[in-house]
Amino acid sequence: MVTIKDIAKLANVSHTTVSRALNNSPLIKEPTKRKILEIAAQLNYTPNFNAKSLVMQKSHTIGLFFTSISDGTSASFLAETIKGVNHVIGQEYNLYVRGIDDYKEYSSINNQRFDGIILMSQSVSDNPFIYHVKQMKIPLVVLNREIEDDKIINIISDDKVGSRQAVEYLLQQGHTNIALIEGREGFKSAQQRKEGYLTALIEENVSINKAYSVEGNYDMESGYNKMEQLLSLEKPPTAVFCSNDDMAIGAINAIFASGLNVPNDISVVGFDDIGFAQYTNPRLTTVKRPVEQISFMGAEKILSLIQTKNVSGETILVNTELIFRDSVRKIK
Amino acid sequence: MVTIKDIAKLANVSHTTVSRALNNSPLIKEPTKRKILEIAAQLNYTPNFNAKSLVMQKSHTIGLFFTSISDGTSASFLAETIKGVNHVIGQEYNLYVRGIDDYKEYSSINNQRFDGIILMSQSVSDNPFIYHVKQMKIPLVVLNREIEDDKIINIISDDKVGSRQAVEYLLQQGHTNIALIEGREGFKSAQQRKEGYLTALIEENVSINKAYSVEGNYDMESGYNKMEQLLSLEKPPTAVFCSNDDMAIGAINAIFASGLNVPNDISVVGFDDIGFAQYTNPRLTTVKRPVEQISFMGAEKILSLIQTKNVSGETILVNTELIFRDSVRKIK
DNA sequence: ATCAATAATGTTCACGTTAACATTTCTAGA
DNA sequence: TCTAGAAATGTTAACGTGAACATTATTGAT
Repeated sequence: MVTIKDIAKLANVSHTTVSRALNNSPLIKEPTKRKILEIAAQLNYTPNFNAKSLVMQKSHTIGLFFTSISDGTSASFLAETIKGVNHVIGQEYNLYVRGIDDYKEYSSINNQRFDGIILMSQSVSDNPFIYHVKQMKIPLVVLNREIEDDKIINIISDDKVGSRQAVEYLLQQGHTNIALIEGREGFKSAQQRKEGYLTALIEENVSINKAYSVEGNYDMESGYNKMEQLLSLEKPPTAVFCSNDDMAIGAINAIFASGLNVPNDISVVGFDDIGFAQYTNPRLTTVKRPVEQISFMGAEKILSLIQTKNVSGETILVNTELIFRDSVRKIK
Repeated sequence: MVTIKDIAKLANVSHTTVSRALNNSPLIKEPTKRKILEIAAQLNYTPNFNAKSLVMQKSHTIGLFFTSISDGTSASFLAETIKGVNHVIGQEYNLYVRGIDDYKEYSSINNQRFDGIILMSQSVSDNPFIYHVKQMKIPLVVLNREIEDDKIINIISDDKVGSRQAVEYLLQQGHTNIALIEGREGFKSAQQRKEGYLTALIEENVSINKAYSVEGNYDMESGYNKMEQLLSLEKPPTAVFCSNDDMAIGAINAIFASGLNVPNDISVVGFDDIGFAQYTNPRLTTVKRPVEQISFMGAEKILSLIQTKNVSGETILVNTELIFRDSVRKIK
């Protein structure tokens, strides 16, 4: 492997001069700089990031963490997030992707290894991780879940408002028997979406039927099973608000399997607006959550947090948007 | 940050002794070792991986590369792959995820930065990358696309056989006017699946209609558009084999949008068996490709390749499997 | 031409770790 | 008790880079 010392010898200068030239220091004369750059290119020199990191106390690594990679994180969610982050961080930084549940203890998560951490947080169970990262003084951005800590940069979509709008829309279409398939237990998003659902019902003075709230876990199968459960009720709902699109898809399947039709017999609304939502049958009415935008902003924030340490904590709300498609029918 | 020298001072030994103790060297007496380990735990010591990497000429990093993260790689494919790899590599290694198309030149991809590279290869356009990695002598495993180089470990599913079986099945069901929606141009998988399609037709002496082969690009939208094109033909096909599930879903939508039915009017078969395939309407008959298994095996291979350098190149074929669901109808 | 100021480059050290080699301490056999 | 040899630990250097400080070269005003 060629080092700056090799270049130094060939250029007849000291290795420090080479270092400065490569880092485009104004201290080095133009001709010298050119010569060094040329030799470096010729030798196919690439800097040793470990040495660089060691001396500069940086790791050139950004960690992207999820609550879990394999459990409760849908494929599209994972993919969108990675895309969003990747789009922002250049070659200067490497991206490290992991689930928190891969770790038994966090000692290996320190500021030697991570210049900054982006946490796509889904559950309160992430709090010990957040605490650790804070204690380690690693720049941190938390996405997707509201954190009660005004020193942390927090980028979230307002899921409560989003789901409230969705349920209000169902009410406007004449539905009053509206069920809710909840998200994974313990996930903040699940709780928020439920709150939005309840708020909408309360504001419109619609009585709340406890049997209409069932607990899913964000995957398609649970959507299917919980919908079956709702259908077996003495008085099944005429509309179902699902806490994410995956479960909505499962629910639609269950409805069709029981011989009923969407939206003629039962209306369905999802949450997320994943890519498939416009290709379901019928096309799924859902609340669009801008995951890629959130990740994008998170990545930008973490970079500025790393570069200039004086970015203060803030909570950024990104709007959701109700997308009208074909899975809801007006009744009465 | 606490270093081994801090521990050394407290333990009243040299830093080398600490280093050895932490690495569980047999040279150190048990009591000494215990004392050092205890102090280390107390101080919450974590090794500096940069220093370690620098002196040991290792990076503790495995690169997971895709042809492109954002283009032609479906969400589920990306997610499954990451899950598969993550499942194998422990905390010893960092996982970096990137698209090759993020790089303009490959100088930063060298054996200082990567102990090994897993390439989920989708296109011949990856070849310069493969060449570079080989030249850099970085241990390499190529997944998903066949490489004509018997020194490289290559794990692939036999897409040709898989798609041939799918088309044979359509033939058995009485279809003869079978269309093909091809995958992204330049992608080896697209080519292989087309070959399987053609082989099945040729073997059964079914004449090949050129208008029945249309070129998609693996996303749902292209499936929709290309299906529309097929439907506008004078004599539309009675069955469509789609080179992946995403396009099959698009195609199904286009068929319904035109007022026709799946499978009553037109049968559809996909490829991949993504999670959604059993929740489409009708449930999608498709060829299951074990992406997670391939990634899993790839990760295991790269680890043994890193640890013991004497693993020889080989090509591992993983079987596909035709999954029978409801999107195909027997005719005549 | 001289000198001071400044520009350009060089020397040496530091980062935290492992490894080669050096030294000290212990053990066992006489 | 002495001593050879092994066991345990210490000293020093090295990895490749950047930074503080030191030195030399250049410039410009007199």
